[in-house]
Amino acid sequence: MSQHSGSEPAPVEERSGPKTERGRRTLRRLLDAAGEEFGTRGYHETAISNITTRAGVGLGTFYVYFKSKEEVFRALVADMGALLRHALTERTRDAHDRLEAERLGIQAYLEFVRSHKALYRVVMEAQFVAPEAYRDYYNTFAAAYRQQLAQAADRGEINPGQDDEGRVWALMGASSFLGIRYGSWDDSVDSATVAEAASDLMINGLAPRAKK
Amino acid sequence: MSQHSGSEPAPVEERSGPKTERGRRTLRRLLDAAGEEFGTRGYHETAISNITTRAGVGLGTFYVYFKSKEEVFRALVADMGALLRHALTERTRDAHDRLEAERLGIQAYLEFVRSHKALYRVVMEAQFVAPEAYRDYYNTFAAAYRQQLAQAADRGEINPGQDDEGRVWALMGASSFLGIRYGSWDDSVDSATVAEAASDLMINGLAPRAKK
DNA sequence: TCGGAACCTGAATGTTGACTCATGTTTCAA
DNA sequence: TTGAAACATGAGTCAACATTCAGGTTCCGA
Repeated sequence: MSQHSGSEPAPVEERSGPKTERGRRTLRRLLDAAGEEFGTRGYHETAISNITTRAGVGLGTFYVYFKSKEEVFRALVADMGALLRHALTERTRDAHDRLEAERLGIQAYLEFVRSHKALYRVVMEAQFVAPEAYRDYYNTFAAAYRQQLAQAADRGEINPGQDDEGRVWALMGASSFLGIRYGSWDDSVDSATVAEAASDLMINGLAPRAKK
Repeated sequence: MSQHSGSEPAPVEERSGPKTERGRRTLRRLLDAAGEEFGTRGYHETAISNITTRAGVGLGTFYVYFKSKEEVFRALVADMGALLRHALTERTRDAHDRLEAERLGIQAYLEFVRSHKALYRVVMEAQFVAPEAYRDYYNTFAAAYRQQLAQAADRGEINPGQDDEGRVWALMGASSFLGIRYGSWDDSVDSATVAEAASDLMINGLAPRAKK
């Protein structure tokens, strides 16, 4: 887990955002509040009024900034993707090779989930609320990850494998579930320890060690 | 991916099921219809009337068999868990060792998802609709899986590892995501091929092969 | 042939909550 | 100073269900 992508395509952003400072502040408040509410109560349990109340603005204000409930949700998913990719790139930047990057990536991912519990839940719920956003999220991720693997294979840091797409999805799945288990459900276990054990599996596999 | 569990605890089943044949048939129809509707439209998009219409019964009939919308949903999740565990046990029964069982398990899992698309979606949505049911589902799964790994390690078929809980979640995650990618989204790729590539990763890891 | 258990039904009820809109208030350039 | 663009507001509208209920219908043992 860890890669980088180029510039975001900026998907039909708000028809030219807020014009004034006040507007930008309100927008940010709404986004933050929405992330928090969606993340803790879930999409369907969250009422627009929950969001506006938390943001400290009137109900109607919401519709000044968003066309619909789903629109904020999608915006949050996209935000989250960019944020996560950025965090992972940072944290794996100074790995000496891909194997080390994998370990660092898993750890960084776990810590990211722990420190963004709410937003992370939003991404997962996107699978049902905004499937296209969800697919974009993972496809973008997968594409970058695939490239990392290909380059690492060229450098001889990992074995070439038969199917990078498959490997990438398996790896993303592993991290994702570790994120659920050790990030969302139980964050009492040391992240470095989990990452160490998990990356050992990812790197060396289940097979018995050759006798030395 | 693959394991077995003992007897299901039968969670507070319908207060003594239907008494007559007619009743049992209606119940089954409702369950099937609910699985299909929840699986294709999703929990929130599904109205009870969708279910009863598909089942070919009156709206009120639903409440003869279930206390609420959520109750059917939970019943479906539990059903699915038992069904999947059973399928995996069957399909990995004649593996010669755990490594082979892993490959067979991944393949069986993929095929299971492909042939139960709707129900599979229900399980995933349970994460948000009925979190306890979802946790039960995976914890039950993980417990059995962990045991398989421990036994295999004793037999020397896999390396002992540092943390079986972590390994199990990583493995479940890998299969789960492969299920999404190659089961739900795109089932044109041969399942044996995917399983082959994925199990190679799970078994041998990313590290470069030792020179021969 | 009868009575009651089991099962079936769909109109009516009540709630919830997304979204609209008519009416302010604030900001700022001219 | 002023007017219009930008921003803010919350009461009211409206459609969508989940669930209830009062009253059938079917089945079966005695």
